[in-house]
Amino acid sequence: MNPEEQVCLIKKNVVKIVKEEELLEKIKKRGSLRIKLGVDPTAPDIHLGTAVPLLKLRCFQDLGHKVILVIGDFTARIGDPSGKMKTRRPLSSEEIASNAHTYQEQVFKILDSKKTEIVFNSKWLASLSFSEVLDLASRCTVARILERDDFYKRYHNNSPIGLHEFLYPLMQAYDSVALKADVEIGGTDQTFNLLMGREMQKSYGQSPQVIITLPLLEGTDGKEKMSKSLGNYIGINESPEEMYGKVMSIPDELTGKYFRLLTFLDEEEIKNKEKLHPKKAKEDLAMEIVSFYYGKSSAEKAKDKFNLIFKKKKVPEDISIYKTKEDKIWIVRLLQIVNLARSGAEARRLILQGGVKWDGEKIRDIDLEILINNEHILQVGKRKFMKIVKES
RNA sequence: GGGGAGGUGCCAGAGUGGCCAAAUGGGGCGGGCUGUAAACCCGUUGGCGUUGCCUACGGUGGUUCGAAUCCAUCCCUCCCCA
Repeated sequence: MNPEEQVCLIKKNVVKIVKEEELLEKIKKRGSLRIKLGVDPTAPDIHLGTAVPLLKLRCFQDLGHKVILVIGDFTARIGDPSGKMKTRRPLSSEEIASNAHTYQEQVFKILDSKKTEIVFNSKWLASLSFSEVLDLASRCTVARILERDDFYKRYHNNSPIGLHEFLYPLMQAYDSVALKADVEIGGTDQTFNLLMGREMQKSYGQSPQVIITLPLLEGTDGKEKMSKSLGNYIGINESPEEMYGKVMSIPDELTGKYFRLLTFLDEEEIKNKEKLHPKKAKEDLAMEIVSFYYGKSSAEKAKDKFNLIFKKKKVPEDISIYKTKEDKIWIVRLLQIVNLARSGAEARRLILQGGVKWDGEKIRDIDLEILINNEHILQVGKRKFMKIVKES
């Protein structure tokens, strides 16, 4: 594909490219570029939010470029302050190693392993001497660092900022120097760090990387950026059923954005989807996404199951089974035993609020002693089921 | 080094001797409605076989019939001055 066409494809659904001319120039000059993405091994599981830049990388790979995935094992000791209002807890080296491992296992669901190089930034960062760190730090000013929105806010909110946090952008920038990256991509929240990479490369006499920022994907709550810590994420390792259901739970307004950032449909097809009934559009979206990770037949099954539970309000087939020898048990206790309630008080609450069903019948009495004959279905809320079986 | 302000439930944030298991908002959970786990509305949100008891407002000790609230001390954070 010629360079102009490539840029056109790369540009799709990005927020900003600094600078587009440079990108075109680099492709013309070098043909195959080194595309960098830094990942933080703080949360091990890849979710659809992290999939956004990965899909963009995939696009680069399909155009013949080389992807360098930087696992920030060293920077994880600080934790990226981007968008954070507090200092992060530093991870232990065991946690980092195990997270990085999980990450690598999952990343090739999206990336082409043949065109990917995985590197750990401890390789060059860990051995820097204090004087080298000083030299690096001298290339940036405090004012420049404080310009950053999140630092600025924290500073003016009188909330603490660890001095080491100031070093984070410099370290990430140094990664680009060490790797001689041609392009670095990241979410819009990474803009500052990415730009710092450009400046550092210039300062070290390299040709500055092109930076590409991508939109941040809101999580299932529709408000906050998708992240594991907020619990609004859809993990790419989750079961097809979970994934399908979670996609169905995003606010309707997000359907278009999800299509654009997470599927391979072109703009025209997406526009057509947006004309459909919002429920239908979202079903199609869920199908697209689940099919990408698990294949079409699994996606179909997930869809059927979803409809079974929510549309027809039936009990799904494959639910967990709890076996007991008791023939009589207090309902509050039972809910705790099978983990459908965290405490007796919660179990009572659920019952009083009408959230507990035994064989389809709502239970209202918190003192109820339930009789167990052979097989029963215990249900809490709309989607939590447990099969209770009498063991003889 | 000196002076000042703070640390409250999952989070944010009120409360400044008993009426406080602690206002309010967010989140979570449950219900209703529906087209879905959208949106909206309502309820609920420490534990305990529960008209009562236990544990909890940074840690420890104390004052008091009674402390999130007062005192001492320790830890942590922020601001101003140097």
